Amino acid sequence: MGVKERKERQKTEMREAILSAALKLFSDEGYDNVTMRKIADKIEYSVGTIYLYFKDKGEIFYELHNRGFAEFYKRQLSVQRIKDPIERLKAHGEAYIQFAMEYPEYYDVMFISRTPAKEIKKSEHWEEGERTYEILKLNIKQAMEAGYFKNVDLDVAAFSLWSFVHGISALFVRERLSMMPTEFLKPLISGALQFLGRAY
Amino acid sequence: MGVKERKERQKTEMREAILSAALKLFSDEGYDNVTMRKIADKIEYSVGTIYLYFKDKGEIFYELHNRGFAEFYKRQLSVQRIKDPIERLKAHGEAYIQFAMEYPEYYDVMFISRTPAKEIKKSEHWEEGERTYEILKLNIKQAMEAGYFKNVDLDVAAFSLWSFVHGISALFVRERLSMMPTEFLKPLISGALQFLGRAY
DNA sequence: TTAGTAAATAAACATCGTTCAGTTAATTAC
DNA sequence: GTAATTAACTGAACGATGTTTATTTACTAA
Repeated sequence: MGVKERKERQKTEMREAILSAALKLFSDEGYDNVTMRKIADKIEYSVGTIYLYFKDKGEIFYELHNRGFAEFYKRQLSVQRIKDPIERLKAHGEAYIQFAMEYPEYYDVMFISRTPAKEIKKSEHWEEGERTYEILKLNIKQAMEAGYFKNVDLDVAAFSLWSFVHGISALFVRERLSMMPTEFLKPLISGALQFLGRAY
Repeated sequence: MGVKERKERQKTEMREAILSAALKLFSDEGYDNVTMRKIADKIEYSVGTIYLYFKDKGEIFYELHNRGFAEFYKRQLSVQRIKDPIERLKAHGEAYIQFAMEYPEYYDVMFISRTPAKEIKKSEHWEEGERTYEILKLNIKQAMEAGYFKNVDLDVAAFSLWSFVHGISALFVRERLSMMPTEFLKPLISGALQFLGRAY
């Protein structure tokens, strides 16, 4: 009966196991320090098996890249229900940084890592990145209509806000904030977001 | 006579040739895609020769890392002669981003790349990074005394400004701004710096 | 039970960073 | 000027990497 269905299920389960192991390893040791054999060890299969589910190491990266963007986009959308445009913008920034801190491995893959091969560069899934940028611009525009961002170009404002939250996220993800005591980091970040708000 | 001197000279010349070839390759293809054999080919020596001048691949990286910070620090210092604290801060930010755009390979190695081995983490030469951070804080403090940054914590302000310029630099260096037409990038960046100035 | 198919393996390949025994060139000692 | 010593360099070799493959194992269907 459901033989085909079970096989299908097992196939996706195996893919999930590989992706999950790879994501954890990528996060702990970095893309280049993760070997296919390490992933194989972690899922307790031989190396060759992975190649039955993924073309190569880059495809594993690519899939994680896509999932990162999907989750990212979902979170960005979730703040859109906030009415006040300024509050919404703040929540937008917080959601951005929170995503980076919660899933540093995804954030890395999405916005920092050098893309292995050219496949990602102009890929379909960067569109999800552009879409979130459009949301940001929309939110800024509405803030403008509410009287904020006077005498500021929309593109400049969007670029500035993005750079700001990316800067924080990138420093955190690539561990350039080790001189900051962990307990001060959170207030520092929320302080920074508040500081940026003065420019609105 | 000057045999020792000549040998000394030749030794440093060889080191320079290796470093120069490595920097160009790192910049073009990324640290992990550069092989010792590629570097050897470029300087027209055998692989083994490189190991007479550098302990390993990481040491080449490390040396470039140090040089990046040295040049970086020099540039940061050079804006200190500007009297007006706000003008100085702006120049500071501009110098920061200009360094990143002029030497993306150095900036990468200094603030973005995952550090190979632990040697860099708490190394002596990160001090140069901390020193530039101290300069930034000093400049902000003087701007505060001149009446700016009212009701803002010094650490928050420093962190914010750094995150901001790093965000721009990192997006540029890791090519996440490819959707922005090149001719718009410069005005976008100077616009962003001006925008941030509204928060001072 | 058996033939056929899918899944998994282990061995092999080319290439990587690194090492080292051996070769060549330059310098010093006599 | 020749031999001995030192320095510079080479290229083959090692273990580990990503990937491919022939082969074995496990499951399915007749």
